[in-house]
Amino acid sequence: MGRRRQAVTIKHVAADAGVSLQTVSRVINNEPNVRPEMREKVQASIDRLGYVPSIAAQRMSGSRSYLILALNDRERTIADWRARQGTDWVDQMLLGGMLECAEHGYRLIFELVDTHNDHVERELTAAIAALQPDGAILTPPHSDNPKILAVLARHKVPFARIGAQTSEKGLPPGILVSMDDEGGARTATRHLLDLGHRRIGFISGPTEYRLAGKRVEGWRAEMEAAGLGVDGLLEAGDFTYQSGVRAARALLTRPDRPSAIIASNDQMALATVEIADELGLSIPADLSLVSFDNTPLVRFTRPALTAVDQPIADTTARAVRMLIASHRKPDADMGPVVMPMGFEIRGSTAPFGKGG
Amino acid sequence: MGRRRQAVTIKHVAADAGVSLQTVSRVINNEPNVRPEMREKVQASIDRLGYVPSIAAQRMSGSRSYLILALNDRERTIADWRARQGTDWVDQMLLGGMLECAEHGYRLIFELVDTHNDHVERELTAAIAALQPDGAILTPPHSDNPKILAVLARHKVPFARIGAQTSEKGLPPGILVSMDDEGGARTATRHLLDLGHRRIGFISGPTEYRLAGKRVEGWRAEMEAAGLGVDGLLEAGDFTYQSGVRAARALLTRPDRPSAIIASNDQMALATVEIADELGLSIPADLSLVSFDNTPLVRFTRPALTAVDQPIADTTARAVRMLIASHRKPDADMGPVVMPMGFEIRGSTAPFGKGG
DNA sequence: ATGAAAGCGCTAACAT
DNA sequence: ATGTTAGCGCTTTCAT
Repeated sequence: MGRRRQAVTIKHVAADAGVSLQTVSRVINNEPNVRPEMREKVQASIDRLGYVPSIAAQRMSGSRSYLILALNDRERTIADWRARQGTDWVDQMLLGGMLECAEHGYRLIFELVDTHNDHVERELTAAIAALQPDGAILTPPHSDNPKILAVLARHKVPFARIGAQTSEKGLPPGILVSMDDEGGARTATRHLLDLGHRRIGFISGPTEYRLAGKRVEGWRAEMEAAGLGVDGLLEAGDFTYQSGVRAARALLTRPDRPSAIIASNDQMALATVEIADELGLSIPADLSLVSFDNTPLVRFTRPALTAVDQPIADTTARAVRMLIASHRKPDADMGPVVMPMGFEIRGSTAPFGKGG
Repeated sequence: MGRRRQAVTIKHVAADAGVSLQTVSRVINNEPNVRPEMREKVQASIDRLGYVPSIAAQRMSGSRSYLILALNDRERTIADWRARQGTDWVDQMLLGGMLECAEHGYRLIFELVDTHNDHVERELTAAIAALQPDGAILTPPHSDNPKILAVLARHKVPFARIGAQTSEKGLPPGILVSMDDEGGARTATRHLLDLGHRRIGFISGPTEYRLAGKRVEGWRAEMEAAGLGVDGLLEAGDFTYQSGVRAARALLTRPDRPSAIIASNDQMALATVEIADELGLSIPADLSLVSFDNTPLVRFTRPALTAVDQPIADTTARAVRMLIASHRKPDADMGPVVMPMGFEIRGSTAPFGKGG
């Protein structure tokens, strides 16, 4: 091997430009107190020598590491990867997060952490000690995990919480970025109401995920606004296909079965497709169906599913941007940001009564 | 913010254990010349204080960075992400690569690099200077890009090339890890021969990807071994859906059309499904179809497609392992490794003559 | 087998 | 506006 040294260091640049290390450093970091002509001269040397600062050295000297940690749930992520069904969440996070990081000279480091595990703290502390990240992005369900928040706070790592619920007392709230789950559910419900549906069933997600509750609220609010009750129209799922099967069967075997169903995620929507098929109900003639998330899956059913679209990439990019900005101005207003959901109308929704 | 310092450093451990920094360092790095009892005492302090070395400091002092770069094609990767059809390649790389890295205390850093671009060298040099990675994993088509190989060689970054073709003269060959494209094609062909098919068409990939050629070779070899000709059975595609449409139409509108087709990737296989449908050919009754890659897509067609399965996760994990091992023993034999392909039989293949 | 000293590349703090 | 000094946490010499 032979120990690899930095090919071009700040010293080379300083010598080449005939200035001190400090001046070069100031130019690199866009700091004030450098005359424009100096700045240009130094920049010319940097360009000519192809100098790029070592982030290890930058970090060592007490500055930034230019590393941002993206924390995801280990168990679920690995399960998704192994299932090989197209892991939309991760892909979209990388798309939004990596590209935004790159634009600011940062890198996103994808890190898996166990939620339901005693050594979350140990794992996370190790990652922080090893990498010294400038920030962390938390995804559900980590966003609301007090242990994780506490570790980050203790190590003074700024964090952004995607889809987080509330501020934990005694802990800094972090940067809050959410997707508009309630709004998404409202849009879906209104779409179905506009199509003439009156009995609109809803399959909810697990209470562990706060966004699941928000989706229920949106649906309920819109139903009530339309003067409709929701009795017998809500079934609890837990985001798994199996739970969707159970919930869909419960809804669709009722004597007063709904003419439309909103499922809180794609897996449960696919389960609903299966049960509808099993019961001889045709989609969308006998049953309109709206899904949540809009992962790749829903485009490959026949008909393709109308779905609420989660703007994961945009949300992650926004979180990255705010994290980096907060580093510059720690006191800037980091009030909660809510990203609007999209809505893709496909073939699984149709006017009420046109078929069944 | 306030400059964040390492919470627990090697100094704390040394003080706690009552030894010198050096001894602690030796324990951390599993080096010789430490008495077992010393080692234990130090390890106890490490555990108690929860000490984890800073990779920035380790890197600064001329040791490893514990970072491995995974280089992927920017354009294609971003296009896949945006298309939102389930980016299997990236997911599987992360699954195999990240987990393997984690096991050895390394991290995988996912990096996008333009292939068709003048500043590949600049981009890559910058990444190397910034991160000082201990190794890099190249995926097609980067694996055969001489510019990239040259930059890595120049900076003495060891690299593993997935699915690479040949050693470039004057450049170190790197660690070669391939998937058995020829074997996969042979398996697929044999499967169809066993089902009684005699005219088996093949849609190839672009010559830029060397694996495309390998797949053609496997098919051709197996056909010839069965005493069958391949005239009029080979059509060139380029891995895009559109090229698959063209190729499939060319094959299926011949008077002596094949009773089975092998497509070199999933997109082209889906295109073949569409054309078969358009021509009123039922799958698998009138046409058997085998796909390559086994991305999520092929499970959502009706019928689901029989497919050759690329072991991307295993291959990446293997590359990581060899890269790390080579660091320990630079002279170890890094002969080419070929990972076997899988084969998933689904509903798109059936015995010849049972329907059409 | 252990320890002490020097230095990696960079920036914060302090001159000038 | 610029330069000098000290030190970040660790590993590599080089002693002992």
